[in-house]
Amino acid sequence: MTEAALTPERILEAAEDVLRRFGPAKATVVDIARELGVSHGSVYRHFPSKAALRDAVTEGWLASVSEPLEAVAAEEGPAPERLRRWLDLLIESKRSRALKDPELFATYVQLAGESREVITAHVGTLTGQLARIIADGSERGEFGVADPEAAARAVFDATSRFHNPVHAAQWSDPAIDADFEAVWSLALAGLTVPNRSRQGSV
Amino acid sequence: MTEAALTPERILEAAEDVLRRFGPAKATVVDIARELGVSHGSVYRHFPSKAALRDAVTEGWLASVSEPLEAVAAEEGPAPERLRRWLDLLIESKRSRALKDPELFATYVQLAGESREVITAHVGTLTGQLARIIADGSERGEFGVADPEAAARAVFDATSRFHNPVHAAQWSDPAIDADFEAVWSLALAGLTVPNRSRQGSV
DNA sequence: GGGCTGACAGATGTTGAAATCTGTCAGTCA
DNA sequence: TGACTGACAGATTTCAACATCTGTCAGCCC
Repeated sequence: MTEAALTPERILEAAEDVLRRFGPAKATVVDIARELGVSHGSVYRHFPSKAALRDAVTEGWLASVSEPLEAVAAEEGPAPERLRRWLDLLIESKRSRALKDPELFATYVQLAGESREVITAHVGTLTGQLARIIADGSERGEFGVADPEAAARAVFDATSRFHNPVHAAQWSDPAIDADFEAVWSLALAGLTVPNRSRQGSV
Repeated sequence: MTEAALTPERILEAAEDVLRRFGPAKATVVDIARELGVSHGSVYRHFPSKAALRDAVTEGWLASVSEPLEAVAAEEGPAPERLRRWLDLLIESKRSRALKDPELFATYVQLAGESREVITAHVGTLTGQLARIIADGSERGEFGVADPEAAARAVFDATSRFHNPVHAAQWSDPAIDADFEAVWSLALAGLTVPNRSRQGSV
């Protein structure tokens, strides 16, 4: 059917396609193989299991979230503004995906939910970016934070209602923006507090 | 079978019992009626629908969460300590229920998930308690918060990873306590910041 | 010879007929 | 007379036979 060599990349593309069309419950390895015009046994030469293939798809999706954020984390300029832009982009990115194609979003959320390790790595990437912004802000004297890693985790957790897909059903609540502003105010004030050693202390 | 009069209270007790034994998926109105030794039609004289009965059970469960917290909210003494005790009690209350009897916890979480209005009221109760603690702290000069309602909602949202049941699967993560301390530090610092008008501003 | 096939075993999912459930109400009986 | 029953219609759930899927591997071509 197709003459190009069978590669992990082509399999991944086909897998995304089949997942998009059939959803995570119905998408089978046989479907993916059919899409590629090969037997399903061939898929298993490139991925050891269906779970590994799904993990790879999930990683690709999460990378499409974290890569644009990396650009914001790497920017120059005042840390508070960068932090706000980073959070806005994260939240807007999740929200627009959830609204634009709820089924596809649900598909990816389900996939991610089944690959806890992949999520852990993704959260690590995101909090790493946050930590860099916050550490930068501390060096610039804009934030008064002793432990940027802990503060990054705190900001990430504190804002989870607005970016964690388990809360997606509430993102259409009309109060959601006001609620975010309240959390943002609280977090910004908490980071900004001048010359006092906190953060990371028990 | 039983000679006492059939009251909403007795039906509620029986419903809790049946839910505990069979779970939300298997518990039927017929089971509840059998437990009471009456026909299932009789149950419908006291509750208009199965959903209403489930809502009533859910309300009882949520009240058993919010009532002990009310006591803490009403205490005298420094607001930061009271706030911390309130959060500790909320989190410990949820966590111990989830650990002690995960099936029953899952039952109630599912019931609650199906009565969004009941949840909204419960969250309103809780943020109301928080707002009183925070307003009190502001009057005492311990907090510098212009809008206690917004700050209460912010604290509630910021800590949701530690008390919202949708995150229950992560409560056994060994880092969860450290993560809470980080959020607590951030929030406390955000509330404590002296003489500056924030909170509620965009 | 090495990427690929296709048949296979055991696990998982589908399907539709039968059973059960929800909510109603005319009628019972205390 | 009014709390309660029990039979009923339509909706939902169960269950077991059947179909499909995952993962493997001996063997086939290119």
